[in-house]
Amino acid sequence: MADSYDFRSFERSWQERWERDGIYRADDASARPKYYAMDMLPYPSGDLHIGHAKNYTLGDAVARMHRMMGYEVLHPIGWDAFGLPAENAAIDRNVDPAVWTTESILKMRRQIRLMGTSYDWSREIATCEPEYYRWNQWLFIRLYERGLAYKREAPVNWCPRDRTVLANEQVEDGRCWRCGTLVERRNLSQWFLKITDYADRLLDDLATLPGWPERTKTMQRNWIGRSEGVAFSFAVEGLDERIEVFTTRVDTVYGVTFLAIAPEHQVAEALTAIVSPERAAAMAAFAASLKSKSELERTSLMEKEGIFTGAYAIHPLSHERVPIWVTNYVLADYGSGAVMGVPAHDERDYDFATRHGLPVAQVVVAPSAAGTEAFTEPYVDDGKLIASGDFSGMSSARAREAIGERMHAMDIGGKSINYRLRDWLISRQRYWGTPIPIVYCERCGELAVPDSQLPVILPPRALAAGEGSPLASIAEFVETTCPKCGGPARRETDTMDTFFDSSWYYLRYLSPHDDQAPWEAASASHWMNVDQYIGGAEHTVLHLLYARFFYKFFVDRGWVTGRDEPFEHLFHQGLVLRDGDKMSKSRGNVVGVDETAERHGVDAMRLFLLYVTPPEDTSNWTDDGISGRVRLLNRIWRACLSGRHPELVAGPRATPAAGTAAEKGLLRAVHLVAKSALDETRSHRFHYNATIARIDELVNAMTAADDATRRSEAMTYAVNALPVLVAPFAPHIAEELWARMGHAASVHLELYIEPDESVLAVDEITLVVQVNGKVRARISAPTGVTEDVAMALATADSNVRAHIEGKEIRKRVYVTDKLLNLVVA
RNA sequence: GCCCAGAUGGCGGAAUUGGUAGACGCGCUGGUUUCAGGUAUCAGUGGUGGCAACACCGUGGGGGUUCGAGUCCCUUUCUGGGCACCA
Repeated sequence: MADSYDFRSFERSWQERWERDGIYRADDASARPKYYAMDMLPYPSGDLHIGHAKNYTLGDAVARMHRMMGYEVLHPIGWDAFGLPAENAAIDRNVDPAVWTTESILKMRRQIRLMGTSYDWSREIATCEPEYYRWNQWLFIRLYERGLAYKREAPVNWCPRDRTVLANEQVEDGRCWRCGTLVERRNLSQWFLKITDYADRLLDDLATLPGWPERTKTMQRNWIGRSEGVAFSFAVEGLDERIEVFTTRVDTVYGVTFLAIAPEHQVAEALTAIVSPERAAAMAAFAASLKSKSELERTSLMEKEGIFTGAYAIHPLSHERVPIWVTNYVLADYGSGAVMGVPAHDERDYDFATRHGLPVAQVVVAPSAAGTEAFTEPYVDDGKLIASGDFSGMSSARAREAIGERMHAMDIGGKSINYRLRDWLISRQRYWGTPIPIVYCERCGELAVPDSQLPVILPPRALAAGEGSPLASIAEFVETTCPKCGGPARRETDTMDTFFDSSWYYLRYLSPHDDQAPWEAASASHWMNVDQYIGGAEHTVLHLLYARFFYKFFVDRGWVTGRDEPFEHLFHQGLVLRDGDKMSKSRGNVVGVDETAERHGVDAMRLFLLYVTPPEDTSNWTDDGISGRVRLLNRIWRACLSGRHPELVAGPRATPAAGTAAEKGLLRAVHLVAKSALDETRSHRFHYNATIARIDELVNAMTAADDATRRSEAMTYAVNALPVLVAPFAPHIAEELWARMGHAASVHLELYIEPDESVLAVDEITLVVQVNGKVRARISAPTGVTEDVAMALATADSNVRAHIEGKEIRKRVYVTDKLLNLVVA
């Protein structure tokens, strides 16, 4: 007598059994082809919500599918454990961030295990452990040795609330990405990584990543923002300095009516010496008024302001005098911090010029223009040059070449490329992160900590609510000896941006306990690159760009062999909403994993998350929705153990021959599930919602079978196939049923069913008969009927006859096994 | 403002290269079973008309290509996401 489906009686015990038997452990020495399936490592916030669950369920299904497809799968997990939330929570509660983090990890680890995920826990890592972050330091020193890590004073983004600097990528809409506070500009001496050295490769190699979503690649391209143009310089009247400008539109150079420079431009200061004291004072006041503004106020929200310096530059081609203005709309840190003002052909210059009464000189007209049209608005397209000296009459494209060459010949400029991408600012004035392994010696200067002295241990519990690096207040940490001369020295007190940690963690999984190197070269060459990476879209220009940069550096050093892209296929899963709203603690509408698992079971939760929506879409959690999946699990249970199959023994793995049409239909339903699952996996679409719908259909067919079919070999086959088909999505019920059928080994070690075309084929099709494109009949016919036979069948149908009666058939369209369309008039 | 993605029943969503629109599920309606059943079971369920057979309409709106359009082209509206003085 079969009992009813009771997930509580077996879900937990199977999880323990899998862990004990180590069936998900990845074997470095396996002869099977490797598959590296990785989920973005979670930040240990302490509570797993259904959004995490969606991500891990998808990643787990992908990993399990590949295991059952015969791959040796590496599916690791770890903790992105450094960072501000832990530090802030720790300050609020007056506990050690390490303690808070450890507790959070404990809670989340339990919940992730509870989901029946097939992670290889023997490779678990946490980035806050010295065994991990010592390699951050080691890698930093390697970058430092190559000049790719450097310290310099620069205007940087400062979050006054988090009291630390931020990378450009961490400023969204002029606000801190974490707390939303308006970001300020400050001049500080900070550590940078020279990601700009890799700008071209980071841009160009996106073309080698067909497995990445197009929008992600587009966003990275925009972020890198490569633009090609000409850089050239203007002489300044009465000053032995030149002002360099960058432009993509050198063809408009004869339209320059002013020069616009950023207030921070070094020439601005030099000019104060040659202009009147009143002008110099005005410039200083203007610069000061901008300095107090946030970056957001300074850019998109403000009108274009500026003041005339009183000085003039000399146009290098026309030799005319051009007034120099200090403006708020020129960015100090893009290009050269100075812009040639061409109001006739640039919207921004036009705005500025009309506001400040500067002249407008038109030098490009539409190719079809007579040249006599009145000027009404800036003409920003390419066209034909006028009033441009020798270059008049040329097309914009030709003029760009010719003028660039002329400038090059005059030795005042030439072709140039600019990037929007800036170097990555990694210093943080916070405690809970990796100490930057640098010491400052009074005699020897700035030095890297020798490898033998790594790790530089983060001292326990140094929390400070004030400004500046918390580590600076710990004398035992700061005071050290110089590794070179042995004299007194001070340690760097900034810590690293946690995105440093996550830029290479996928390599640490390969040899997580290695204390000689961050990873073993042989393991890296075997497992890399990551075949499938799954995680949220919010990291598009942060983590995913930094990781690519690091990996290219590693490949350049020869530390990993092969391709210099770390992630072959990338998948962004969508969010989970609750009844259309974002889940949040303040709303009180968070769906927890614990409650859901307790109430409906883990398998039901997993099936629901995979089934509601294609994985990349936003899914909506409703309490009703999951009941359909609970019902399916009940039906699967009964379809296998209903007592209609008295002998629950391991059945045939080979597809039996089908007798009746019903038996054939059953076998076909089995193979349709397999086909869907494999297609979705191999195409990297992962629309398992469609696969699960096929499982519904299979179970419907099994349940609806008549007595004869029920006793057939086809049914025995279907009963034995069902746990295998379901295993990647609902692993617990699959294992329980499999065991009850008498199989000794885990269902998760089985190979997936390979669909067979002959089983999928149907004998009979529904022939659609259309008259003038409208369906008039659906006729059952054997596969492969000829057009003549189809025609005979169609004309025998009374409804079709009624529509063609007395009319001439002008055209006939026949699609074999699909449709016949009769065009009548 | 610019770039990208999308819009299909009451709801979530299916639909190889253009070829049966609405698979599968939720919800709903009615029946069965049960002392009972928020997890049983059977049937129905895009709209309008009709007892029915059927007919007409129908994939955000408008236009086009085609024997045939959710799918391709043009245009437009709305929604979501990204970028936003980058010279």
